[in-house]
Amino acid sequence: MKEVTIYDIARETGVSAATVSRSLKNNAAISDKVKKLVQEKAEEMGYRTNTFASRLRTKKTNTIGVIVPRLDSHFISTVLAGIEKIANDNDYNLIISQSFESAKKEATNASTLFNSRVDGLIVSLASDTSSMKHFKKFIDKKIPLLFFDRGCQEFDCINVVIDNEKMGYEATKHLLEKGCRRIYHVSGNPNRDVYAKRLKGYTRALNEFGIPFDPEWVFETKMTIDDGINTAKNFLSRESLPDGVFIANDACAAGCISELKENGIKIPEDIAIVGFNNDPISRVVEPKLTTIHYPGYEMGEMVSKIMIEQLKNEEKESFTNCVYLEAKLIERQSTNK
Amino acid sequence: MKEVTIYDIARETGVSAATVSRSLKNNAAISDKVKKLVQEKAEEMGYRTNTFASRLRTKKTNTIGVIVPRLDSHFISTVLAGIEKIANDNDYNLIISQSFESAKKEATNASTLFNSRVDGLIVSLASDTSSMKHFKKFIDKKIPLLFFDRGCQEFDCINVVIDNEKMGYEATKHLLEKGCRRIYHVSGNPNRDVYAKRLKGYTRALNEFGIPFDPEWVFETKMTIDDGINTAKNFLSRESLPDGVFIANDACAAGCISELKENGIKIPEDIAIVGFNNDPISRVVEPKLTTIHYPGYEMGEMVSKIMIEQLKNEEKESFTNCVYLEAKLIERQSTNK
DNA sequence: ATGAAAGCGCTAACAC
DNA sequence: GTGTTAGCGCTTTCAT
Repeated sequence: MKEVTIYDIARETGVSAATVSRSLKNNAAISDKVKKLVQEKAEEMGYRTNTFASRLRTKKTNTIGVIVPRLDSHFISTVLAGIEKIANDNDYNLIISQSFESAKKEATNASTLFNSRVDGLIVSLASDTSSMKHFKKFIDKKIPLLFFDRGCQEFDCINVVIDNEKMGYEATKHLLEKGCRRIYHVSGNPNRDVYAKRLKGYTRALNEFGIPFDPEWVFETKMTIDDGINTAKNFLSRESLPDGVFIANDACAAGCISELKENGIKIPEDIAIVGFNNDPISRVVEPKLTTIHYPGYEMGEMVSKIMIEQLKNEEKESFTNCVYLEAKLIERQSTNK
Repeated sequence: MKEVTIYDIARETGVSAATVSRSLKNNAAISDKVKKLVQEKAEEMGYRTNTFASRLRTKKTNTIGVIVPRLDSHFISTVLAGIEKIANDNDYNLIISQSFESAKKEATNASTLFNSRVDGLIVSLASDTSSMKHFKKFIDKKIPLLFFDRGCQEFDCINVVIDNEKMGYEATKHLLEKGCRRIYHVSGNPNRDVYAKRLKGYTRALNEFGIPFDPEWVFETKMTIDDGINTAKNFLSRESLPDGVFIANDACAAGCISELKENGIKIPEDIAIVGFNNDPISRVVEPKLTTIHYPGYEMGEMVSKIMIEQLKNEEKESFTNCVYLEAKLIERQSTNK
């Protein structure tokens, strides 16, 4: 099982190893004749580049590390699809790892990726991450660090996000315009600015309509389908029900709707609901869910593009800190009253 | 931005590079005193292994390649979550790429991964892959090749799957037992044995109940939500409707249910429906979807475990060709009549 | 228990 | 346009 090396090709073709190397890289200095000869021979002999030798030499790994909270989320996998597409088109490999929403696992993953010498790192933060010190070494070594969705303002690095404050505001305003006045908000860990900002937008919209913020109306959950079900139960256990709910993700909203309906609540007549993400689930719940379209695939492509751009620029350019992608409200039956 | 090497540590500690290397690998031959000294110095100097030098030397990449049809599918991302978990626990990296359901892209990805010298390759086939020749080189080089879900019988390699024929049979039999007699089947490309086998199970169940197979009752689609909607429209355009439908994935089933309901069809009274996968979507459609629980995460873990086992065994053991995981029918309202 | 030395396969500076 | 040469940083055999 001996591997073919450039020396083997050199021997067979009668040129030097350097010429073989250049030919395989399509170096302009080599004559077409030799190039063709070498390339054909390489093909014939079943040669494949030893990327380790090459990387040892050039000190470029052509690898981008990715840390996401979890892989089994529609949103995340859509973003990853976009990242992978662009990375692949540019001959970059991805090493993908999941933090399982744990800051500790995130730190371990960051170390592992640091030690694998990824050329760059793309992160969406775990829900309970508070200290960013596990990313410090990337900054120190000037390894491009990029956040998407759940970002980080601590370092001078790019965040690719949507305007969560604005979308939280729009979601809530939409409910207000539909006549809702007692609007609950179901969200995730407020450590994550995505949730903090959606909450801020929610509060701003309420204030604009003269409704004071009531912390009793805000529910912090882990945003799963089951959390949606449990939150609905929580609603039902209270003295009075809301007439509208803004839920910061569609899966959770779907669970909530399902449980409310089982208890005889009519959606949207009794309670109107707005979700977030435009997950496929939002199109099949009954009634179909009004939601915020989150451009996941485009976000992935954008993240990947910016990363590769940074990787190509030897000198680190100064980028604006936040890149905003356009999100928009999609009105469906769950608020049609 | 110079990297610290073992030579730097050797210089600082006054031992040789070889001793440093051994110490960092916890080699038993080195005295605890020296080991401790070296390890502390390494930490202090911010040393990190140069995996490329190491891999160049040892010819092990500690990397497993993965090719999946797409990343943005609940099922796939669940399996990947399982694969990543086990791989990570065993210090293996993953290079994940998507074929976008195209045999051509799959072949390109396979080549890329081959050239990156992955230690092993895990694949779930694209829907239109027919020739397996792009995997031949892995076989030739005795690089462990493993398929999951959408497998391949062409080579002597392991497939981690569920018993699709059986589950297709059970799904259909469930409908028959509920009194359905005119049962349609919506499926994917029959080139993929998952779909071929579900169809086979469907046919067997029908036969058992004395119902002849009618090709008019079988619909080949790409299995998306929109395909579900279109297939429902197709049903409605025909002279008579089915009284039961077995749909080979939940997203497609959800789309189908949604469209049927919009046209006044009652589920399950008029048409009972069984899906496949136990996707979260199956719990929030109305009525909740009877489906086949597909153990995605466990499948991922199993795939990863077997791969790592093969990687550890120097001599290739003979494995049974197919590893079956237990799937089971989950009865919900969509067949409750 | 530790060190010396060779070499994994490639690239790039330099020479011609 | 092509060859020579010197490493990249690590592991490992052999020697002591």
